[in-house]
Amino acid sequence: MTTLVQVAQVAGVTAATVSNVLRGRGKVGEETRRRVLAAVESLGYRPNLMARALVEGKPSTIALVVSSIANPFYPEFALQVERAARKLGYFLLVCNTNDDPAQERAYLDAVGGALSQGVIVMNADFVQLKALQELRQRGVPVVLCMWERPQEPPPLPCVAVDLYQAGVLAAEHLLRLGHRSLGAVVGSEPSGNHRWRLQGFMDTVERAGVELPADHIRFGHDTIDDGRNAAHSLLATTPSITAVFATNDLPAFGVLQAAADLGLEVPRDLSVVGVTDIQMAHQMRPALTTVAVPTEEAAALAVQLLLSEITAQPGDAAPMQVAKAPRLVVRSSTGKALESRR
Amino acid sequence: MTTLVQVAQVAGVTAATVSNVLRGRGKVGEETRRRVLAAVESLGYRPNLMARALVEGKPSTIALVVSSIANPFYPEFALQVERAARKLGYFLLVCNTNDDPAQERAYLDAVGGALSQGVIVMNADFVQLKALQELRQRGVPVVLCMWERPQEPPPLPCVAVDLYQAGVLAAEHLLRLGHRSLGAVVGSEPSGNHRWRLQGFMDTVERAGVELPADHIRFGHDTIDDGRNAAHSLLATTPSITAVFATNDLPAFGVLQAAADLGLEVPRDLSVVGVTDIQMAHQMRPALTTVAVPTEEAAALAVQLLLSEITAQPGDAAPMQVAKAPRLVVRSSTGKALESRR
DNA sequence: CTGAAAGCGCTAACAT
DNA sequence: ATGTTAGCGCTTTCAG
Repeated sequence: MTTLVQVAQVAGVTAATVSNVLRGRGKVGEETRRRVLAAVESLGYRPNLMARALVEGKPSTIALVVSSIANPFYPEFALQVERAARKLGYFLLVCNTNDDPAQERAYLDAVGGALSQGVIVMNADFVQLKALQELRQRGVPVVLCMWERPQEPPPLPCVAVDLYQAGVLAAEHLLRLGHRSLGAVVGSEPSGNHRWRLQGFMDTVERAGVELPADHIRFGHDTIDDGRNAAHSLLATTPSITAVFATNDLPAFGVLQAAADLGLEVPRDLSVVGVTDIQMAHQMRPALTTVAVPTEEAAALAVQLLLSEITAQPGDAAPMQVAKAPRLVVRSSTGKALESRR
Repeated sequence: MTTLVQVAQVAGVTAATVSNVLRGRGKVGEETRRRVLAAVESLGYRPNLMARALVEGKPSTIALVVSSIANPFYPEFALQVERAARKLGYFLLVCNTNDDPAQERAYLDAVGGALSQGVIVMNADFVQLKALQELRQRGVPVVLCMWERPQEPPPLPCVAVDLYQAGVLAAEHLLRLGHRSLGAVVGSEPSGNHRWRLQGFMDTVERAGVELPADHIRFGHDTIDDGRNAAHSLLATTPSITAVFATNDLPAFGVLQAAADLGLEVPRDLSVVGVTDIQMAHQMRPALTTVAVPTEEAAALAVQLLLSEITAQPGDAAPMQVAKAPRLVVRSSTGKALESRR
């Protein structure tokens, strides 16, 4: 491995000078600069970013902690974060916790222990706010991303998207289409992070004077499989349902599958609406009607907020950035309600 | 940020001793160890991995370079690599090049410049073998993963999967079902990395005495959209086709969509087979028949090979690990050929 | 058993 | 315009 000193020797100068020409700092003679550059080139020198980070006290990476990279939303989000980070000269360390608290701790210790300059943690059903607060108190810049309820901020810097509103939009859409027998498939525990989406849906439905019995609501994980199972069970017990709100796109796909399994035609026999608008949403057949979340904006805000946290004082209050509201994207999985199917 | 020295002061010992108790090296008195641990705990000390990397000459990260994290195969693969890496005490740096050569170079310079201990590069249509060889000559451990043709190894350490064989399996399956009017949708340029998959398919078909005219083969990118477009064009010019081989799952999904768009029922009117078996393959309706690639094994081999490269001499020959052969997974997108549709 | 000292590769004053 | 010096946080001989 080539070092600064070796380059300096070849160029017949000192390490400081090489550093100067490479960083564009200080004054360096034209002739010297040429010699240095030539030496760099011939030796194939590349600066050791670790060493640089050490002396500067600032590594050139930021970390993104996600619960499961297998969930297609995260790669899409990671891509945006990576873009935003790169634009600012950072590399992205992707840490996958697999929903395992121990693994999450290990990663936080490592990245908090100076592997990266700060960490963006994706909000998920199980995120350990306490551990994150501790980390922040220890001086590690932390940003929680995708907090779902701007009105009730967490005790951490965060970027929020109003997903209560997503539930509202989904409900309004379904009601507008004439649906009165509704079901909901929730991609988290009842007290989990999708609760506000559900609440928005329920409040809106109720305000319209439409009943939504408790057994029309099924809870599970944010996966296709859980969505499909929930839908099977839901449609078995209550076949009269004409429209289903899934709190996320993945469970929505599951509902679509269940419909296919049961020989129901979407949207004629059953309307389905999801939340997020991941890539696959418009690639499914039928294409999924969903409430789109401003992923790109949220990613950019998260990086931006993290950078401002880096210069902030540990004692400062936890700031919150709110991304723009989600918006309904109507595709082919929703349609006018006929009379109820039975 | 808490440092070793601060811990040492609190514990009334010297940094070396703290290091010793933390790493389990050297002999430390029971009493001292207790005091040190207490100090670590109370200060919330976490070792600075950068500093450690610097002195040890070995960072605790390895890098994975992918061309597009938006392609769902990569996250799935990344997940496996991350698991394998973590098991060996490494963190995973995910580098997304977006198919941009400049960005690829920037990443390779950075990770080669000691941000990580080595790099796994995913084979893609455009990978710059030359740049990678240079990097390797400079002493950076590099392994290329998912080389498609074990019989013609690249000039780099690599893990290979015989994807010529994938084409063979797909062809055999379709022929066995009685299909004689075939089409192919290729997810790369004619000279690109999917060429061997196609070759395997073509050779097998030809051996069976079945014609596959050149205009039954369409080339494009490895995306759903390109697959759909290709299929539309293919089925428009040659509606008699009863089965399509897509060289990857993503284009296969595109073919499925095109079929839906055209009102064709799969598999009654059209059979479709893909390659890879990504998650979505079994979650589509109809579920996709595909040739499964041993992703997990390949990921494990890649990490393993990288680690052995780390201790290898720069002059050593480029080793190759061959993962087990792909295997056919029959689902609902393929069926018996009726007579041709027209 | 524990401390002192050197040094990883680099940058940032401060000298010259 | 270039060199000298010190030190980032840690590990590792080598003494005591």
